[in-house]
Amino acid sequence: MLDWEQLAECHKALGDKTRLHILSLLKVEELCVCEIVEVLQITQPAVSQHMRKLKTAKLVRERRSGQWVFYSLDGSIYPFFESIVQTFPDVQHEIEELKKMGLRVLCN
Amino acid sequence: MLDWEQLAECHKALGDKTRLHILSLLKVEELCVCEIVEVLQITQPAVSQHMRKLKTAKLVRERRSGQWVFYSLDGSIYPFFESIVQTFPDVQHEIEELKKMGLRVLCN
DNA sequence: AAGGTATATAAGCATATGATTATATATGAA
DNA sequence: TTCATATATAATCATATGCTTATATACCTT
Repeated sequence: MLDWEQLAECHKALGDKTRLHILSLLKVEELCVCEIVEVLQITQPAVSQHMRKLKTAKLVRERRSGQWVFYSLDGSIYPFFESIVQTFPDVQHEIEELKKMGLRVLCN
Repeated sequence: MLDWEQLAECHKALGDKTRLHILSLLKVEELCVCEIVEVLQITQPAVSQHMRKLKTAKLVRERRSGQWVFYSLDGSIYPFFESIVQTFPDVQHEIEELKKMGLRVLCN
């Protein structure tokens, strides 16, 4: 079951604008670190550190593919996560932008 | 509508064990500051500061009654708040304890 | 094996957070 | 008004957070 420690950690992970932005992006689709860097315009280590927090909080899962690490939404242990995610702003257009600039990483 | 700033603030407020505990208590019933102090065994200013954060994040509302200020759950602007609250541990027994010790403030 | 790209970790720094003690403010009672 | 109780705010401090730059690790290609 969920204890306070876990619950607090989950919400701490959600308590940052940058991470909310990242989760909003992952709501659209799975992305790798370098793509997130491109959208957010912050440094790669900053993104990696955010991803670690999200992963520790079990809000995302990772999948390695070649040199890339792709992250996607998880949060399955939090019954409420789904409804929180639904309230995130739509950022589809930011990913479209990536595609237009030819910066999407397309591989499996 | 909810913007990232608000969303992050709400989750920041939820990202602390002590505040989760307070919200769990308020889920049972409306309480005043001194009652919360009694249950949590932290100083009164600490509780007051937590209440301010929760109020700023619009997760609780306050009601003054005489020298007491009673807080109760709100969160109505967050459609997901209800489902989060449902996952909080049950702390009814802690309030029962207060009553046994004659420390409930009973007034309207 | 050597070089290139993607990601992670380490170290450093400025700011935020959560607690405490001390003090101010607000309400009620004598 | 004076005193007691409840709450809020201020000042302080230790620790946490989020970012940066520098460096290490992992994987792919040649």
